[in-house]
Amino acid sequence: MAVTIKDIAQQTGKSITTVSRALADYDDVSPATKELVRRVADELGYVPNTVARSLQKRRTDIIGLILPTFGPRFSDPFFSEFLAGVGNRAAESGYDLLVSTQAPGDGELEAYQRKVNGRRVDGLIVVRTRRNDARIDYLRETGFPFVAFGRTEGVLDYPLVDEDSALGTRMLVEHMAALGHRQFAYISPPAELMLTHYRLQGLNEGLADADIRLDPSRIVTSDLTQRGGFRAMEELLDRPERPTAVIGGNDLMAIGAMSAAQHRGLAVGRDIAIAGFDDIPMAEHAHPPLTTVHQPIYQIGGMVSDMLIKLLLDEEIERPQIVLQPTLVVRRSTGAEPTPLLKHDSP
Amino acid sequence: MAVTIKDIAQQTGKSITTVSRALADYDDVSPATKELVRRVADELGYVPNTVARSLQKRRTDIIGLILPTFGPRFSDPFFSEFLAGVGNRAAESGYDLLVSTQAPGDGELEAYQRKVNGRRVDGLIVVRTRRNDARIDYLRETGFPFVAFGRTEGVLDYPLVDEDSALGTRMLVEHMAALGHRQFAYISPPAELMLTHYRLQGLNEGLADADIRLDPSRIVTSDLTQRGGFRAMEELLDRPERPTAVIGGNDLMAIGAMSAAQHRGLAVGRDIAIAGFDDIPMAEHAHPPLTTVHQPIYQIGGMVSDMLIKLLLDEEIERPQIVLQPTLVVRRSTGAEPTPLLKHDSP
DNA sequence: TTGAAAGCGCTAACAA
DNA sequence: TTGTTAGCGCTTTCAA
Repeated sequence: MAVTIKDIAQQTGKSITTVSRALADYDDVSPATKELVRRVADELGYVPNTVARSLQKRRTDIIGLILPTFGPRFSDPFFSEFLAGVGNRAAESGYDLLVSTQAPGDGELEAYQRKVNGRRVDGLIVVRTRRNDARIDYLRETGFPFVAFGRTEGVLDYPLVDEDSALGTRMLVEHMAALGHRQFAYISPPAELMLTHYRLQGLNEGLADADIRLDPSRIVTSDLTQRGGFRAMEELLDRPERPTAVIGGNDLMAIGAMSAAQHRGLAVGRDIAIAGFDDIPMAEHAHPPLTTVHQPIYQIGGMVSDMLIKLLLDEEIERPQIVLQPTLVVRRSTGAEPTPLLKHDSP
Repeated sequence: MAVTIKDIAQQTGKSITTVSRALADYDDVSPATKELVRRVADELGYVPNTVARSLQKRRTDIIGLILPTFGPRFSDPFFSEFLAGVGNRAAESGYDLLVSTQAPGDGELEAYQRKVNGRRVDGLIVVRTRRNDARIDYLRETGFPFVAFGRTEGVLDYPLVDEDSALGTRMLVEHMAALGHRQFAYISPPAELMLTHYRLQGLNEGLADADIRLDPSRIVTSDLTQRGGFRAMEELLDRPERPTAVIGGNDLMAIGAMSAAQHRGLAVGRDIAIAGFDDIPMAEHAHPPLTTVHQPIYQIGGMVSDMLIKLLLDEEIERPQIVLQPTLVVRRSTGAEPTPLLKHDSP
């Protein structure tokens, strides 16, 4: 069916070894032979079998990314942006991207093992790091190349990119406190995530700086989805004492929270201030536009991809642990004067 | 390094053949041997090398998708949704998804050849079909398994899913005409795309039904991006006679058009009506929410994925050519009473 | 019920 | 400069 190196060998009367080396442009093949081989290869429409090559070279030129989905969360806009950054950067270096999904919990580690031991990919990108992350422990133990988006607890001796969530959340609190708010509430991501830890830390620091006390019951945990944010907000609004400033642990939850508030007839930005985190594309187009903390998601994907490829090529990584400074983006949802429209990094 | 079938053979004292068959649960291996082999495999943490298996089986269990990107358009929300549908459905059947990007034009066909002849994937999904689509011609010639999202001109003898763009656009025109609009404008996608053809056809049919004449200069072609929509709208508004009803060939362009109108101080939904096509998640959250034609993007991805997998497994495909009926979603951007909030198919 | 042997398409040590 | 040989890890005839 498909043309193999063997066909070229027969056509040219050379051995398959010579053909292989001619195509790979080795020095020890005569120019005449190279010419001949290349011409015939072209004529026959030869394309190397990547699987055979991979088996021999122990290299697939594929990088893998396993999305820790709960249900069909593949389409989380955050990950879309991230994937875009990873994929485009990988493509530039001739790498393909293998994407799969696997819910955390049982079977997750096996999924990683299959990728690693199955040699399906050359390296992995780990996202949504957890405080104690078995995936990272496993990869570190086996020495398999990987780069993480996010820190973990313990020793950070592996390559990673992260943003300074604590700082970002602190900025949000500062911003809202400066607008006169004292009654805060926080919709927190799941506790096991490392980003939850940092965002909570930033929240507490910010509140302490502004000398504000936050009742622990005003911290509601949800699941990073719009729907989750909606429910969490309903819960907060059901209570006798309403908060005036609500921070969502990410934009999706904040947008859900806005809906819930609007359902109760509250005008977001006037009756209540709501802010998010991430600055997904939807944040700018939300109704009202959402005050949030901007992360250059697309760029982060590119950086992670870049580091992993460097790792695979045994190139030096200048800064193996990068923590980025976020920026505050003020929009209508907190009722303040919006940040002048900046050209951010959207691709 | 990694545990191979050979290690298990040595440990158990069996031959590699027997081990292979025991693991594959062949009938002609004694229960005792199977037990032994499986136990040892478990103990050693054996994971089959997928590359070696692929080489032998001529099957990778990977389906491929090449995004026809112009620049870093990977993060197009439309494709995010679509990818999500494809990826999740594939994962359910044990397939991984290989995503890469390749701009149309030179090198595009080579990219397909590399995937096909390189046997990197078992099948391909083709998106953004063009009127004369060399990718589809190529795949059809070679007999390589593929499913397309979108029709092409000529014989439709290959498996595909598409939505009825003509009908969708006709519904938009009807809707806006019913609101009293006579001065239409259309921001069209690039001419080579098949969807452009159908949407234009629907536009003309709709206008004819309403007895409205559209000056050809009122049809501006753009590139499916928000920015492109913005520019196209500026161009339309620069002219002495302004349209009162503008249809964007997709939501992103429509959202860009809304910005442009708002920059000129127009209140979208009151001073001018604007509608889009696709119903990406952002449409609902746009400001004002965008009237559009709903396509179940996520589901379509799933259907395409499903058909391809059936093809790979030699299973019957009941309906190899599916054209879906779209629905109109009325929101504020056309100034009418919004469609009551329906639960759509968002994942 | 088991094992020996061949081979998937390619690369790489070694010899000629 | 070229060819012979072995082997990557696995599956699958075929024979025992």
